[in-house]
Amino acid sequence: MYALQAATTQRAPRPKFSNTALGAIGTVSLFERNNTIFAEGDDADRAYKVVSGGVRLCKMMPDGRRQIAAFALPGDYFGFDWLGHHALTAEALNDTTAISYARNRLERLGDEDHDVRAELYATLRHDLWAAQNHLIILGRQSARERVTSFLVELIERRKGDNLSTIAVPMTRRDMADYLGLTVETICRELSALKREGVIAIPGRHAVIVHDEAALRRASMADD
Amino acid sequence: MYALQAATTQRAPRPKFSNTALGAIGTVSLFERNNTIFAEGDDADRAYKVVSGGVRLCKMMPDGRRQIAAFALPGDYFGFDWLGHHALTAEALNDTTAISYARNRLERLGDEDHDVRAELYATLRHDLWAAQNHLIILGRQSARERVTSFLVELIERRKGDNLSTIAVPMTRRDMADYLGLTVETICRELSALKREGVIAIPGRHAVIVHDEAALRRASMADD
DNA sequence: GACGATCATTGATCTGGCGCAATGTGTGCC
DNA sequence: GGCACACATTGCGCCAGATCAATGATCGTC
Repeated sequence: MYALQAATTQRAPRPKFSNTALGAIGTVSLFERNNTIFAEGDDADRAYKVVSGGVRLCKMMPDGRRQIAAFALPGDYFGFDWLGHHALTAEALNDTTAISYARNRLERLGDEDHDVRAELYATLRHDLWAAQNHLIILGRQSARERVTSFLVELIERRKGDNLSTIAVPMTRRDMADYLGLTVETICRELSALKREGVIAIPGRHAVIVHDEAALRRASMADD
Repeated sequence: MYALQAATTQRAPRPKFSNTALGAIGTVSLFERNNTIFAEGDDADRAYKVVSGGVRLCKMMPDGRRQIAAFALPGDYFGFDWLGHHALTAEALNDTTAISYARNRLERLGDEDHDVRAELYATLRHDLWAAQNHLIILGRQSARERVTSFLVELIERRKGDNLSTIAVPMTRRDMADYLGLTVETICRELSALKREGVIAIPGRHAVIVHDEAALRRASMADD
């Protein structure tokens, strides 16, 4: 209790389904930019894995306010949080390819195959972990902290390459609705980070990180 | 898309473990008010079910800011989000009795017993559902909406009895840290609701609901 | 390759909720 | 049963971020 040493931030690994077991039952689907893949309340008969592109998972309020719960990027699974009906709406950020799995076949496979079961469980656990991290951002962080947290998240979700240029497949509005801010505040914070030399913004859908340490410091990611 | 009819709010039922299978492996534990049951980062060797009292599940930032992810009330399970280590800190709201289950025994049981497995899965799914609902509150709702949403949540989690008096086992600070507000704002909103005749406040740990319809209207719970 | 539309950026002003401070109110403990 | 302490409430000024408004950049498309 005395030594509040930096608790090793437990990072939940993104689950990887065994290709062997699941590969056979998936079918490829294509979605155009801004198309709805499924809506909140829809019968949850399919789940998906992003191959290319990206997906926003969100909830809408009757008056149009929107909260994005997560972004699914290549390699990520979504739509597995079934309970008969989807709890979130899924929309393509841009033209997106995904593999879709029929729910009944997934469930059957889960009953038979211990590995598949473990990975379904891991997917759910990862989503819960992500949502809990999101709660502290929305509930207790400043605009600066939110934006830098988000950029750090993009850095860490970036696959393989170690380039300082990170892809930003979503719009400013999407970022705002993910972080509980407005579009204007997102712009102002990004501009401020640019002015301070922490990042550069070569275009709408990319950010170059010049000072990752400063970014992480500003994000207070080290809880 | 035209008819934005009120999407039937999908309510995730709180899971009930089959008493037969789990009853045998649980042991009773007692925790005093404000005692830590487990801390974020602790080895997740046990999970719990609240019998009486209540528990807050929270994350802390190094500077002391706190976000409560959930409250576990009698009948609720917590500490099942394992991945080797607990992602949240669990503290007793007041003197609390809980049944605790050893992780290795739970896992073994889950492998053997289909019903137990389904219920472990349902617990995780319920927690994810709750976290996603929490996100829209923290990201997009006003103080008034947050406080009324919280009271509606307490109404709906209240077991059995249909009394208009609802128990509030947590402090104003706990409410604030759950809703992403300050203690003062909680007080002000509760006072305003009292002034408007929607509720009465007979004591620190109770609220009498005079106009539940108005409360629900103010909470925008009907997304 | 110019038009229209959407998205992004910046400035000016406004405000909901915060921070601070002072005062009430239980509530547990000796 | 009275004292001390933690919790709750209310007032007041302030500020981070929202809102409103105008301009600039980018992109698809005919």
